[in-house]
Amino acid sequence: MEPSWDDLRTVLSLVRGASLASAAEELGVNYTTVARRISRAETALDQKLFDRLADGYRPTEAGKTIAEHAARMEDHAHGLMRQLQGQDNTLRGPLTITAPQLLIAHALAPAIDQFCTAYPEIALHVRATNDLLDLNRREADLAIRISRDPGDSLKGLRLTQQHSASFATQAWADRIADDPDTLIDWVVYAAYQDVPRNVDPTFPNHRIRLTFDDMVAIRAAAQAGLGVARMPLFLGRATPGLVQIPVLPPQPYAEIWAVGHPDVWPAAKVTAFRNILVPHFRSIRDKFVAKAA
Amino acid sequence: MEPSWDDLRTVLSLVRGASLASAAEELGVNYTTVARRISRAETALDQKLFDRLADGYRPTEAGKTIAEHAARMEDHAHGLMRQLQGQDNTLRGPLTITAPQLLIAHALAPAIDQFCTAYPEIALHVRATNDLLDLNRREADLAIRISRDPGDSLKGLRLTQQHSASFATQAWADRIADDPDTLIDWVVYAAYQDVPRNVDPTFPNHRIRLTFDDMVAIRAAAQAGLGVARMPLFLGRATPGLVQIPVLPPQPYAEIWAVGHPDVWPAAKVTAFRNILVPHFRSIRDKFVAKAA
DNA sequence: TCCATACCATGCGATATTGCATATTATGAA
DNA sequence: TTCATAATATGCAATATCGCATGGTATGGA
Repeated sequence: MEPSWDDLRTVLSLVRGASLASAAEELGVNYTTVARRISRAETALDQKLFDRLADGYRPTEAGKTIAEHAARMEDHAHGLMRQLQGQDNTLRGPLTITAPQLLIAHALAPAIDQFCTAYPEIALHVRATNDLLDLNRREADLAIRISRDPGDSLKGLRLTQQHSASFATQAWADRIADDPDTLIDWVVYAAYQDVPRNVDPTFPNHRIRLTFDDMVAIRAAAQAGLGVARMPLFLGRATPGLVQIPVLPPQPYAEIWAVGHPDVWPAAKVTAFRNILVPHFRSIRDKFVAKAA
Repeated sequence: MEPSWDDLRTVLSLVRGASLASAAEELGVNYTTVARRISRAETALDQKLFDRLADGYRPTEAGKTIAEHAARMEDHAHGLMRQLQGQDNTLRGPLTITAPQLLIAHALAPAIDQFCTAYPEIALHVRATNDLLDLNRREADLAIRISRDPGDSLKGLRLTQQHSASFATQAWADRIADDPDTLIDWVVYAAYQDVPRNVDPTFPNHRIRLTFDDMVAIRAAAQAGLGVARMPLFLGRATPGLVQIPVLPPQPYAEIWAVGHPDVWPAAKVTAFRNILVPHFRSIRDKFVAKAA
């Protein structure tokens, strides 16, 4: 007897998740179902695929072998779904996009609104996250990303350039204006761990006061007066309580791209979304870049 | 909604078989089940996968796309099953071998008997056919073939060389002995369509009387006295009513090989079978080759 | 024309699968 | 020790799936 393909897939999920509950969640079934499918596969193959331990299921060699091949099968299943979607020329049904929360809040919302109105039959799902979702696995159909280039083997469309600058409360702005030599507290990304390069030499004294791994937190800290933060123009300008200060002159920041998998790119729904995105970003370009001097 | 992997597999079978009944047979289910799985997949994808015609189901572009990817998934499923089998070091359960009918009847039967006795827990299945079964698709685990080399990307083990010669009834033998110039009727393979090369020039007159596409038929024709046939020594010698005649001197014929897929080759059951096959063929080598002059 | 054949569609009862509720066990922190 | 947590197992009822039987339709040959 050979196990069914769905049972092979279940083995894959269980090897990945290492527990019935985790695999069940991934598959969208009850965890008892996972347990029974595994038993069924073991019976069909007449060999043990997992050791039942107190802290979960640990795959045997045979279980690992199945998982490896099932992962390839899954690749093809994903490729299939992408290709079907790319061929889909209807303007109804589900469409998933992803973008960073802050970009949605300050730049994307009107475009999303316009899209929903224009295509009421499309069920738009927006995943607001800074995580780079896996477009191969169809975690999203189109991603709006802040990065230097589309990367990978993905298709990309540049929506706009943007600049960053320094922002702080009015109190900080006044203090720095009064005394350029004052010690300037910075609130920065943990990833950088240093004061931005290219600060205006007029302001010689800096220190890192706080680091965060999230821009929302940095902005909140700046709003609370904890220091100066470098952020994209669109964000600083739109944040109440923050004003742009001359410590860091406006300078190029990572661009904003729409990226998608080449298979999915030509789909009617994806194209329709891009066709709203492009003029929208053209119309709000001034939010992102400093005026030419 | 995404279709289940088993439903994708069902689409593949239906694209291949072009009718519910054919797909159902391939999958080992009732044909109504196939129809319902297709409907389910179409609902899940919200698009038609087949046109229902009077003479069967014809796939749409989407249906074909699914079939292409599902075929890749199937390749991996086969690869998986082969690999699992290759890792299997038990001596119980199913084992499928294939060999030409005539070879089984005249040379292999004792080895098969010996194997079944030695490994009673192995459920041996013998597919007696001249068709080259697809070892990639696990139509057999080990094949015994008459050919020049294992071919493809398969593993091979040469079991014996063999010779062919000319055989006919005693009446023909007498007639040719009396008059070497007599017109000799040949019964030959359709594929060759000509008298064998290397006939002894002592016998100058030949004609093709009959062609067949099957050795069993050729042998029967020769037994019935319809003419002279070239066949492997082991076959001619074992056929009642036929005697070897000097028209065609013994000469090299295609060798006998055990061939298998490299993945499956190391499996305990397959190895066990080979380990019986090799000494068996060594012990019956005289059936296959002419005595050294 | 008529019949045999090879398809597909659908209703119904049998069966297999699934989810829920509950029981059980090991682990680690208070 | 005791309790909370996170795992796996299992009985039972709901549900989905399946196979069978029946009916319908087009095709091709007698």
